[in-house]
Amino acid sequence: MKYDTRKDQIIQTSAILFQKKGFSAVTMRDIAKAMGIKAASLYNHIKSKQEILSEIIISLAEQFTEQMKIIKNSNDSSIDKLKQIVALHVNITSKNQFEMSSLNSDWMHLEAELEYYLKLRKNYENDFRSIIEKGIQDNELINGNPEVMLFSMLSTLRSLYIWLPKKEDLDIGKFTTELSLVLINGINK
Amino acid sequence: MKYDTRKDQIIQTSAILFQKKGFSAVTMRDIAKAMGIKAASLYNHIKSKQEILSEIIISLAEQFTEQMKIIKNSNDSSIDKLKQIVALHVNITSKNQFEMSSLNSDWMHLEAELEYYLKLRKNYENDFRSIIEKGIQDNELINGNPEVMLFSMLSTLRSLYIWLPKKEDLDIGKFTTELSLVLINGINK
DNA sequence: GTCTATAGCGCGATAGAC
DNA sequence: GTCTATCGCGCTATAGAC
Repeated sequence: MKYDTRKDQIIQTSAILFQKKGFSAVTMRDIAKAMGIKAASLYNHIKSKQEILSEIIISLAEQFTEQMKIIKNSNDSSIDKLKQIVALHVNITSKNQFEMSSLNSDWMHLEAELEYYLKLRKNYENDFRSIIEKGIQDNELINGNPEVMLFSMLSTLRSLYIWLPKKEDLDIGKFTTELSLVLINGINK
Repeated sequence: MKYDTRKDQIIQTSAILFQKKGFSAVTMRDIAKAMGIKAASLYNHIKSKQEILSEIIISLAEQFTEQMKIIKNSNDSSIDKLKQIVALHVNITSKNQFEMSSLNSDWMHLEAELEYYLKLRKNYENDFRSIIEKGIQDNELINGNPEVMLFSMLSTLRSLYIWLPKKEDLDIGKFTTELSLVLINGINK
C-alpha cells in the first residue's frame, strides 16, 4: 500500500488536485473520483472538506516553525543561518511538493485554524527578519533595507514548489548550494 | 465618477475580491453587492464571470509582453536590461495591485484564452532567460546556473503584489533601486 | 440599466442499506 | 467501508417587467 491510512490517501490526493485548481474549485466528487470511490465514502475518514485543508496546511506550517526555532537558537553566523533556511525550504518543498501549494495559496480558506496559521507565519517572518537584522549589525550583510532582503528571499523560497517539480532528477544538495549562492551573493560578476 | 465605464468598475471591483479569496470563491452576488447592485444587473455589462477574469489577465499579460519586447531589443548591457525588467514589474504592479493577484494565481481558470496566456508567459520567460544567458556569455554575470537565476528573480518579481501594498507612502523609484541592488548584487558584504 | 423571479445545475454533507 | 439516494442550499445565467 502506498499510503499509511485511507485518510492519508485522501489528504495526498486532495493536495494534488488543490495545486491544479485551488481549494475552492476542487469538489469532493473530484477527490473521490481520483481515488476510485464515491464522494459519500470520503466522510467515513474525514469530517469535512475543511478538515482536509487544515491537515495539509497546519502540519506544514508547524514543520517550518519547529525547524526555524532550531536555526534561530544555534550559534552559527547569520550567513550560515540564512543558508540553513534555504536548505529548510528546499527540503520541505521537495518532500511536500503538492501540499506547499495549499500552504501558499489556499490558507485564506482556513476557518477555525486561520488565526493560528497567521500567528505561525508571523512568527516565522519575524525570526527570519531578526536573522537578517543581526547580519547587518554584525557587518556580515550589506547595510541595505532588511525588508527588501526579507521579501526577496522569502518570495523565492515560497515559490520553490512551482519550480522544483520541473527539474527531474534534481540533485537537491547541489540545487540548495546554487540557490544560496544566488540569493546571498547575487548574480553580478 | 471613479470609473470610465460600468464594465470598468465591475472589473476593478472583481479584481479586489479575487485577490482576497481567489476567482473560484468569489460569486457574482459578491461582486454585485460590492457595487451596490443586484447580480443580474452585471450581465448588462459583461457576458460571464469568465469574461471578467479574461479582461483582467490578458490585458496585464500583454502589457508585460509588449514592454519586454522593447527591453529585449534595446542596445543596453544585460545588467541594465535586468534593471529595466525590475522597474517594469514594480511599475505595472504598483498600478495594478489587485489585478496582479489574478495574473499570478487565477490564470488556470481561464478557458478560451488559456493557451494564449500560456504562450505569452512562455515567451516572456524565454526572453528573460536569453538576457541572463547573454549576460553570462559577455562576462557581466557570474558563471552560474541561469535557470536558478531566472527562477530567483522572477519569483521575487511575481510576488511584488503581495508586498508592495504593505508599504504605504512607498517611494517607487527608491524601492526599485533597492530591489535591483539586492537581486543583482546580493546581500553579502 | 436595474429590478424580481426563477431555471437548471452542482455543491457539501447525511441517512441508511449492504 | 462503500454504496445509492437525496436534502437543502448557493451557484451562474436568463426572462421579462419597469
